[in-house]
Amino acid sequence: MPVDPLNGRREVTVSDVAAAAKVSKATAARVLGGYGAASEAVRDRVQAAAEQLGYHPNALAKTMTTGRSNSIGIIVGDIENPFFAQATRGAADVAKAAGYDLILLNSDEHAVAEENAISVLLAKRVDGILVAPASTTDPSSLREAVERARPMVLFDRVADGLDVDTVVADNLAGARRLAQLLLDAGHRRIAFVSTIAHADEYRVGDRLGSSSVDDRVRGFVGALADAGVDDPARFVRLNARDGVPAVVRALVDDGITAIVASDSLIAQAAFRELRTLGRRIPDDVSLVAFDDADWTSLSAPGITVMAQPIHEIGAEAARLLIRRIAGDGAPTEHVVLPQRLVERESIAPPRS
Amino acid sequence: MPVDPLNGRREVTVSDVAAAAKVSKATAARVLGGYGAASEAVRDRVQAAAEQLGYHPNALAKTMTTGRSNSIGIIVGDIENPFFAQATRGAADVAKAAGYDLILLNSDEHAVAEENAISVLLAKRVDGILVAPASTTDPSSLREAVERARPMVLFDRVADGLDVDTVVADNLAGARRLAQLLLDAGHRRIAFVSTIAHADEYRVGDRLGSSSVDDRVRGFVGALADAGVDDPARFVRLNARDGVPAVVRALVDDGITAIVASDSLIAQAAFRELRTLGRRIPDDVSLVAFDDADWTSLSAPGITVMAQPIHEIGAEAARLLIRRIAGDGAPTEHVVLPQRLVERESIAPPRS
DNA sequence: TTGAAAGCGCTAACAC
DNA sequence: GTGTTAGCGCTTTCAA
Repeated sequence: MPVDPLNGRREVTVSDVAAAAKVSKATAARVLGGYGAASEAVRDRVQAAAEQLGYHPNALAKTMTTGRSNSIGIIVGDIENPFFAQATRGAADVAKAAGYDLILLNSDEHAVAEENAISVLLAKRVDGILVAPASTTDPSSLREAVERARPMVLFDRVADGLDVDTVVADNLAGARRLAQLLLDAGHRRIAFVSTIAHADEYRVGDRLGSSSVDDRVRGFVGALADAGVDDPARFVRLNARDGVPAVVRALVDDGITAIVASDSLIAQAAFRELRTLGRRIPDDVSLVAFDDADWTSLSAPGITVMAQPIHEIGAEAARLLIRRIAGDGAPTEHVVLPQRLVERESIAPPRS
Repeated sequence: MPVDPLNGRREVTVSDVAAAAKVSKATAARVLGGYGAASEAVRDRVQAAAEQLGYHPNALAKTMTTGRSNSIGIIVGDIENPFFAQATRGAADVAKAAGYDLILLNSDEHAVAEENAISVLLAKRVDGILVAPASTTDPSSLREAVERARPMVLFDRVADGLDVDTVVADNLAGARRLAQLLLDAGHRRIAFVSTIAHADEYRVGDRLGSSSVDDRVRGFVGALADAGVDDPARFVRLNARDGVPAVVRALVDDGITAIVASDSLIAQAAFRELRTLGRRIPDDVSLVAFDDADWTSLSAPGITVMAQPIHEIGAEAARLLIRRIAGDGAPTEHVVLPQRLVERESIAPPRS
């Protein structure tokens, strides 16, 4: 029953057009699909018939025979997070220009959701997958894609033991720079705050679940160590998932004089809590963060941040993916994009 | 040649599993697809074979025969705009729970891009389409979908002459409320600023390209008129696309004492320009806006805003769409969600 | 409960 | 330049 289950009507097919134009199905398909050759006369007849009948190609049928869907999947932590929204836009623009559409899935940074997402995308026969892996250290949820030899490009974070292209920002250098700024201002008791989950207190050598946070922490700790700060690892506060305010409170009680927020959302929570506590930025506490979010230039004071080329991260990832889809067999590429410091007014020398 | 063009390998199909399990293709398909009936023994054999061969369903082939793709298209102005990102997330969650995925397309508020998006989605045989129409007054780009009887639900704005479900916020009431707040504070020279394109100076009775902006303007003008303000339409500033700062400057020169920003991006630009001009909020100029964006509670002063249930707009639109896809033939529904006032510190009595 | 066969709408050989 | 014929991988009658 060749009827459309959605409305009981039947869509016009190549066969219909062929019949109306009195040519074979193959010929009609050739002019409609824009491949092969056809005489001027036939071409006109077919196009007229198509127009008249209201022919609309079925991309799915095409995919069935060509094996190419012209869609790529993108798995982000949460599209509501401005970081992912921007990266997605960057990817979407590149994809669109190359004739691809995006199937968007949120993982909420959970491996199971990520694995489901991969399955769905593979089942829908996307030509490739872009993903910000939920876990750098255990990317088993992504392995299926690799095993089934589907082109995949990771962005924002890398994944251990996965031989695929990656596009990330230079978080190590960025974190170093941010910490150095604080150190230069005279701070010694500087905290690094992240919501990332981690089993224990952070210790040098620990591997974090997100390579970008891992790089930031290492850059931070490295800078402090180089400056002669004793046991910098003790200033790293992870697991702040639901409790950035509480963490900030504890930090303030501990006499910390500066905070490095691992992302803009954490910085926001810290900013609010500091305000609630009546601590002034930067007089009482200095605050710096990653990502040049809107609010960081609208708040008083403006926040000094390490800006990431978010758009470009998404765009570059899409470019690499499309190259792979096209069959580029070059060795795996690991792109690291530079970050950019935006200095504002949230740093001052420590109080005491 | 049944090979995968992407990697030269061939995916395992129902036929392969059937052969290995020594049953017919139909039987294998029944157990693999989870429909029809099969004896325990056969079921086990098929599943074992599938497992062993590494069978993965081809959703496209399924769509070909069933006509259902389990994907829905969503067309937004720009996914980078927090409003659309949030609405998309709301829609994604509802869609996912019902087994649908989202194909995301940006229209940049252009009718041609919107029309292309519709074509692409229709070609990919999505089961339905969610769209924030680029134009309320000329939704011809959406007509194809309606004519082809594809379920479609509009969100954030309605479209003239299109008999489809819509989900919008109560912008008329929201704008009235915002204007009233300013009026109550003593303001009489209040401007409404929007980036929407409009041929001429705004005049009462004009129809704007976006129903939500149109409603906001009407609510604004209505409130001023009710308060006895003479010719309120002259306070409406449209076409601010690239020049919110310039518009704000002119407004200040004109002695305006309060500004209603049509959305959070405009409010942001206005906030910056006012700061640049050295005008203080709310002492020199009062400022209110739509959307409870992050920054409005982080800035100094905090901005009084009319919050929209953005998440819910997307979610509700998805719910309606899914109902239609399921074959609900109920009359077209037009959902209007209430807005919520969030009072902060950006309103004060006018200076003079 | 199981199987045979047809068909979804298209493209891809291959022949003429 | 055009037509014929097979499929792509699945679901769906219809019989047995």
